[in-house]
This record gives sequence, structure tokens and C-alpha cells, in this order.
Amino acid sequence: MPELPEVETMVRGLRPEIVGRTIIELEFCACTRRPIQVSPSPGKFRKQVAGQKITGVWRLAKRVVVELADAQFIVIEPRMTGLMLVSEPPTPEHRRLCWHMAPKRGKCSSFEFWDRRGLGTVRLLDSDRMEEVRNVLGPDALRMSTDDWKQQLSRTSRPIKVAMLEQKLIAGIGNLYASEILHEASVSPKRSSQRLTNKQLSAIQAATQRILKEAIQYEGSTLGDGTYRNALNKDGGYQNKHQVYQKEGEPCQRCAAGVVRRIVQAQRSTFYCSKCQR
DNA sequence: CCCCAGTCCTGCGGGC
DNA sequence: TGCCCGCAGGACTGGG
Repeated sequence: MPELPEVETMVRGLRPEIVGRTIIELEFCACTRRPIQVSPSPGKFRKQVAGQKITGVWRLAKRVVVELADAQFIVIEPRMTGLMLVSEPPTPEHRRLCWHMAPKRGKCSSFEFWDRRGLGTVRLLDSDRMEEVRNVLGPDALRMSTDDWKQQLSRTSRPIKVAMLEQKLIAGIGNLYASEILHEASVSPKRSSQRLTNKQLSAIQAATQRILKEAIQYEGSTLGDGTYRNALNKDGGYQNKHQVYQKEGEPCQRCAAGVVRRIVQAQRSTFYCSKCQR
């Protein structure tokens, strides 16, 4: 499931291949089982991107943004199983959209959105609507100071783990990294967001930086379902560094006295060590 | 406003 | 061995 590190990896893989290139046409793949959520409609989308030059590719929380020369933005939300690829997809039948580009020597000829489950979305937005999307998101998890954490978490009474998934409070963290960050910070996922001490807030801020930056260096986490791949359809490596996620019953790597437990919070799995996370 | 449950979707793993 | 159910969860929606 692409979270901040996985989306950042996709963006870094795409950028050198597609920035400065011109889109010739957008193909809505015929082999798609069921169309994903796309706006505007295919005909209008195709017409608006044809002939456009790509001026930038960047990450907005868990979204990939492809910036076009006429100040329009293609915003891709991979959700659970979406990938942005410049190489062969894992399976042909889950290809959704393919952007064909004017040829350039030594570069790929297209990039595409592939999505096994089809929960992802692709939208073409003008500057105003792009700004609206930005405005509903909280600060990016990698750009937050301890004070930012304190301020954002003061807005909710939910447990810290649940609050970390709330994109309007903190943007970019998903279920996997929320558990890993709280373990690294030695903070219980059940602790009330508003009752965290300054020391705990500072630990969460630092752990977020460490975990997310390290995960980016490892090009993200490819789980057992094997869905996540980078832009070149290669596995990430950070799954080998996980301390608690999907490790129920295993001894805690840090304190050795605890065992990793799994609980459900807001209908999602949380993994933590009940001994060293307080 | 806050919180929870349901919805979308497919592949896989557990259980019988 | 084979089949079927339930689970995985990001973001959104509707109801209480």
C-alpha cells in the first residue's frame, strides 16, 4: 500500500523519465476489467492532455502530481494497490491509464497507472482545484516540527495511532508506518493524542523523520501480497526492516522482553509492543 | 462536530 | 485437495 515513502519512490523514478517530455495521447486501457474513478470524462481528459508538456512531478502526501505546462495537474491517488510505472506492469489486465509521450532517445515512451484492485483515482485539476486539494490536507509528515505535531494533535481526542492516519491532521502516513513510527518513538498507539507529553511529541517527530527517510532510502515496503513496486516494477526493501508491522507474536526486537501484539483501532490493525511502548 | 460503520475492489490464506 | 469466506485498508459517505 503506497504511503509517503512508496509514493516518494514512485515520483523519484518517474521524474527523470518524464519531466520535459510531451504527452502525445492518453490511452484508457482496453484490458481494464472495470474503469477506475477518473475525472473529467475520458474524452475530455484525453483532449486536455494531448500535446501538453510535463513540467514537473512531485508528491503531495500520498498522491503523485504530474504538472503540465498549462498549469493543469494530473493528480493520482494510488490508494491500496495503485502504481505509477515507466516499465512493464506486474500484470497486463490491471493496466488502467497509459500516457504516451513524444519519443526521446534513451528514455521510455510512456508511463502508466496500474491498479490491481481499482480503488485508485486519477484526476485532472486546474490551479484552483489543485489548491483546494492542498487545503484539505494537513502538513506533510516529513515537514512537521514538534510544535506542528503538538498543534495538529491538539485538534482531536482520538488515540494517537488513529490520529496519525487522519490526512487532514498529518498528511502522508498510512497504517504500516503509523505502527512503525510509534514503536520507534516508544509511544503506545492507544495513548490519547491530547495527553502526549512534550517528550513523547518530540520522540514522535524524530521517529517520523527517521523511519520515513530510511524507508525512502530502501525504496519503500513491498509486503507479502507483492503489490507495491517502484516506477521500474522492482520491489522495495524496507519490509526487511519492519519492527512490528505484521509481526504479531514475535519478540520485540528492541526490548526483547515484550511480544508484538495486534489490536484493531478504527477498524484497522495496529501492531505494537506492550512492554516498551507507553 | 465527532465518531463509527459501510462502501469500493481483488487476491490470497485459513479453515473445513 | 479444493472451495469458499473473510480479511487487507485509503478515502470517502451517511447516519447517529
